[in-house]
Amino acid sequence: MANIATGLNEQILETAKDLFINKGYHGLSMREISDALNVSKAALYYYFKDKEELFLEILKIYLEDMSIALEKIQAESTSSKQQIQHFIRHVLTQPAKQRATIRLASQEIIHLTPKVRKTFDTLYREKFIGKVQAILQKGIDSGEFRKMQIEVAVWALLGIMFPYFYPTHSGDSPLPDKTIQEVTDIYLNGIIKK
Amino acid sequence: MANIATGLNEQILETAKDLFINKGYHGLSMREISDALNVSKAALYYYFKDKEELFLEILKIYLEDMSIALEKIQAESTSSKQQIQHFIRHVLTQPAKQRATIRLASQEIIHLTPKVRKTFDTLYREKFIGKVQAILQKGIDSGEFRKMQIEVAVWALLGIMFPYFYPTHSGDSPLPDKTIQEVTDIYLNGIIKK
DNA sequence: ATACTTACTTACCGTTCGGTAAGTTTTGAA
DNA sequence: TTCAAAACTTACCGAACGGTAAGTAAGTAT
Repeated sequence: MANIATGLNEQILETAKDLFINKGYHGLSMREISDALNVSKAALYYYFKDKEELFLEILKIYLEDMSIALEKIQAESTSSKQQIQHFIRHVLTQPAKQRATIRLASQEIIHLTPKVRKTFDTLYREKFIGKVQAILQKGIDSGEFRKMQIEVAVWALLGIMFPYFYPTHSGDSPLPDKTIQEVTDIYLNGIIKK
Repeated sequence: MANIATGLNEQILETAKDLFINKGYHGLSMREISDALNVSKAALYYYFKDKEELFLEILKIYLEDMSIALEKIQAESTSSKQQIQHFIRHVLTQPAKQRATIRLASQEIIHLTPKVRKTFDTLYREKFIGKVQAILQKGIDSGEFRKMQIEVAVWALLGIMFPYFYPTHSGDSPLPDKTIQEVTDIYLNGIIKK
């Protein structure tokens, strides 16, 4: 249960996130959200301009968290290899709901209007992809990693974790440590210089 | 343009696939499909029981194609490494629309009723995932690949290709050969025994 | 006590949804 | 030439959609 003392706007964000993850953008109605919270539908429109803004806000919060985590990883770890290890571990040890948010963003963003999509794309690159790319680029420049097309390396890293953003591979339970280790091994062996 | 002589039911499947890819399951209405084909909405229901059945049929056709391709790869290539190479090349050289169908299946199947979802899951495993797993298992057993959790290896392979199932990474143009090569290198270096 | 703001609810809007019943045209076999 | 089956169209259904205008109860500042 969420903290009962939080404001309604935060409850909306949290509940809507759960429901969007399970039903998708078009599959979830504003009515369903308000019903789940036992408030009127119009109450949602008091806090959020429309459905799109509510959805975008959920993604923004996620990206902000990720951005902070990535900065911490960059600051704390010394080698690029270590930074990648910590990044994979950070993402895959998140609760299933958090992991699912990345998937939600990736797959539902195309259903929004171009303007909102553009807003998201900018943030996505700034707060997430750009930082991952920076870590990898440094590793390539320093000779820790093979010379590669940086974009391929970035997307391979994101992609290799992607299956674990689906509930199929985890339910609600955390991923086994062995699985996280194996994913890390495959990726690092794939990019490290021999 | 598709062959103008094909029957309406095949035109429906082809057009609906395009539209489902761009708008998602709930984001696409039956009306939009019939409008795109210049037929009445009821015509769709002459060929398909309901929206779900139409959607499922699209996925079934894709899985059948993939199944045949996988069998051919298994039959023609000798080493497991070669089979993986051919598999990655086969998938990533498909037209963008075909690649997008895997993504469509993965992300929209959860929006269908449990019964239809179960039907799909069974086929997905039988025609696709199971065969990929068999290739990898053989490579592990023969000592070509490292000892790994087979499930992790399977999903890493699918995952590493997943970014290229989004239009962002390709538009409608084919993927550069260099990219395909790089993806293959990363994955194979990740799993091959040293 | 009064005036104003915040935080909602009730009741409704026009539109679109998936789906169907009934009618109409086209086709092809006898 | 007949006639039934196949291949549709027209017209509609109830339900659900995103969104809003108007009202209201509870605080808060003066």
